[in-house]
Amino acid sequence: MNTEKTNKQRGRPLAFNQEEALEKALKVFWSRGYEGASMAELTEALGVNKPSIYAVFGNKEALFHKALAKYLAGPVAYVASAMNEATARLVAESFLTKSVEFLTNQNNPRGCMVVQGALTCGQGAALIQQELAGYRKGYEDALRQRFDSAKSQGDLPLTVNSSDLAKYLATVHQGMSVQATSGATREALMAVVEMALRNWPANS
Amino acid sequence: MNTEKTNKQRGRPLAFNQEEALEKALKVFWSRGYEGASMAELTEALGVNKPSIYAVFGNKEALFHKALAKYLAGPVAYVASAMNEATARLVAESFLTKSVEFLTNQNNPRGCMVVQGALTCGQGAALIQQELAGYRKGYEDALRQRFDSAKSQGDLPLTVNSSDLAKYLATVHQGMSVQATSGATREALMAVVEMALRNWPANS
DNA sequence: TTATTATTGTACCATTAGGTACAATAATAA
DNA sequence: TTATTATTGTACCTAATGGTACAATAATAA
Repeated sequence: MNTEKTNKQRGRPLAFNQEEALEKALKVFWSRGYEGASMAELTEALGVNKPSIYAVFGNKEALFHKALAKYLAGPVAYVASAMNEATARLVAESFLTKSVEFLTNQNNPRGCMVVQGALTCGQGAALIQQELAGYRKGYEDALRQRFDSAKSQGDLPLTVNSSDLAKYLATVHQGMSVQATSGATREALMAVVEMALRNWPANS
Repeated sequence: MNTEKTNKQRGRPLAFNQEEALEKALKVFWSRGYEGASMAELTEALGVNKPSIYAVFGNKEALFHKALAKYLAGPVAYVASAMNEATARLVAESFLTKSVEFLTNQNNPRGCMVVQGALTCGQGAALIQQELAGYRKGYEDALRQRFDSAKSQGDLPLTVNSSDLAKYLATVHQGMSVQATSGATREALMAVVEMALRNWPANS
């Protein structure tokens, strides 16, 4: 395998673009889940034969991890950027609103890969299942921390439980992912967000 | 195959209890999903060899459907009973509260089988995926209808959009299922329910 | 040129998947 | 008893799974 990025390499050159191939693999894993995506379907989607995939990416699990990394660094960056909003309320609003836009983006598979990549699975995928659950916990924790600092900044009532609020928003996000996967429209989910945020804790 | 329920049958008697076997199969499908559950694991769990399973239940898909029917008729009956509460607000409260009790019941696999049975899957399970999505839509529709009649009874402001409210509650339910699957506690989810219902539309 | 390096496509491998043939067995009916 | 019926356990089947051996090929270095 060649990991250099220069275009003057020693042997026969790669006949495909790694990043494009990874993008295609991502969409297969995203829509089918880790176990639902077969190597046959992946090779078909990538337009690359199996030995080349294995030479470049390792194996199915490594391919999944590289696709997942691309997912987390790319489409899902909105989660991190939402944390930078000025107030806790704006953080929540940005998080949920951008979630809806993302979850119902027609150019992507429906739903969130971190939710549906391996919600249930056979024994063999237990580690991937745990890993994805860890990422879910990750953004919930990020929300909690953001709300903690919002409280110390007087931006959120001290009576509010940051963990509960973060879990509530993560729950709505994950529920909307399930909804999007089964075909809910952007408009319908925007109405859900509106309802979910209607009860924002008053600052008095 | 013998479908009679009398205990004076012609041939060799069944060596296992069908309902108990179905209960065990249900728990495997519930925790692993349709595709994640292998016939090997199912036979192991049931303590029954494959030819007997096939003779009595048909095939894997038929076994899943019979287990699903048992799930819908049994553990999940709380959904239907919630619709009978006196007011729309009580319906929502009962639906979400009983959901939490159910989703975190230590005697059951975590989460809701209708959510996680086949959220994503290979091509071969597409019909089961659609079927489960249909059941999700089913209880959302039931909530919507209940809210429609609540509006006509003056129990809910006419300005409320029943579809949006029903979808909001279904979304929270499905999100809590994901949370429960990844280990959220009953207490944490009860706090989520409390937040989710805090913004109930005022009747003025 | 020639040697070296690395990727390609074909054809294959072992394992597991869901599913079944069949003789043995255990019950009832005649 | 004997025949009939239906389930059992063993041992197997075919197809699909993830993964690979290997010769052919296409590039660079000497």
